[in-house]
Amino acid sequence: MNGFLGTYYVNLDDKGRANVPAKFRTILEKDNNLNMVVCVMDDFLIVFPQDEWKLNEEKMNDLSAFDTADRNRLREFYSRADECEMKSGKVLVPSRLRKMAELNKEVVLVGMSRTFEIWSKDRWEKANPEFAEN
Amino acid sequence: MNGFLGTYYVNLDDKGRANVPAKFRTILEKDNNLNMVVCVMDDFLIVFPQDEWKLNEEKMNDLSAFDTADRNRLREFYSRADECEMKSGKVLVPSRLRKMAELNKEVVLVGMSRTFEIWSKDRWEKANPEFAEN
DNA sequence: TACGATGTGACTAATAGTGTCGAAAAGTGT
DNA sequence: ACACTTTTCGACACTATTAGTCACATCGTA
Repeated sequence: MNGFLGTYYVNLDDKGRANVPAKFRTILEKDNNLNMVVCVMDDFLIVFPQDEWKLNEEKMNDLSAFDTADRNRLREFYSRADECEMKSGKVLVPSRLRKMAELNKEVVLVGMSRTFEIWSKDRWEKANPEFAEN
Repeated sequence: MNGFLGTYYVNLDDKGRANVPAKFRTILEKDNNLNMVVCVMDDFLIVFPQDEWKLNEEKMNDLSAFDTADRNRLREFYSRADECEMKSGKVLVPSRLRKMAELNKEVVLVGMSRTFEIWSKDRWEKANPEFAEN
């Protein structure tokens, strides 16, 4: 298994849920890794499957919760994150993150091996014109 | 379980209570950890669930009660703290702390993994413009 | 005791999130 | 090209959560 690969155009449903492409779903289900952490990054969202998120979190352990600078870095990390879960083959993108990444109906899922990203179609095609389906 | 994550805009009710978001509530209820210690830190409040507070308190034991500098740090910490409890899904923010952190009606709860913070909306958005909802 | 200020519980309407299903679209094998 | 399977899409009804309000309880003080 090669992790998350490829680019998928999907539509959010009326409640902001994205249908997870079958290949992504298989990867998540394989390890019973249905929980994810979604995090705003620049212009798009990064989705960490639970296990992968834990790895990142461990790297933060050196930071002190009582040092202002460290605390700011921790906050930057945690405040932009939120949990979500794949249910009935779909993930609900938390509404605040949806707004921050300016996701409307049309979004793009981009595989990044151990994580995947969620872009608004507009931003994706602006950044990657070669994908634009005329 | 990933601890407190994400950013929630909530309004204090007429008596200064904040509705605890369902995800935070679940974490607190899981360990029957409905008691908390709230502490003024810089510009905002930090909420320690009881268990987490105990851990921090142990760390403070290293400081000497007979060293003036240590004593000052301890005093700074304890004097700005107060207890509170989640009741009917809400926490009453102690009024003295509310004033110190300049909380009005609109506040922001920010997950920090093992603790969470309470900010006034104004200060939060001043410090983190990217969160400003247009 | 009576009063004001503060804290608590209960309720309701509005909003947000969830499960299910069938039709449409995409992909597969012959 | 055709029939068949899998996947995606969108809609709808249903459940959970949230915001806000009101009535009542408690506490300290005069």
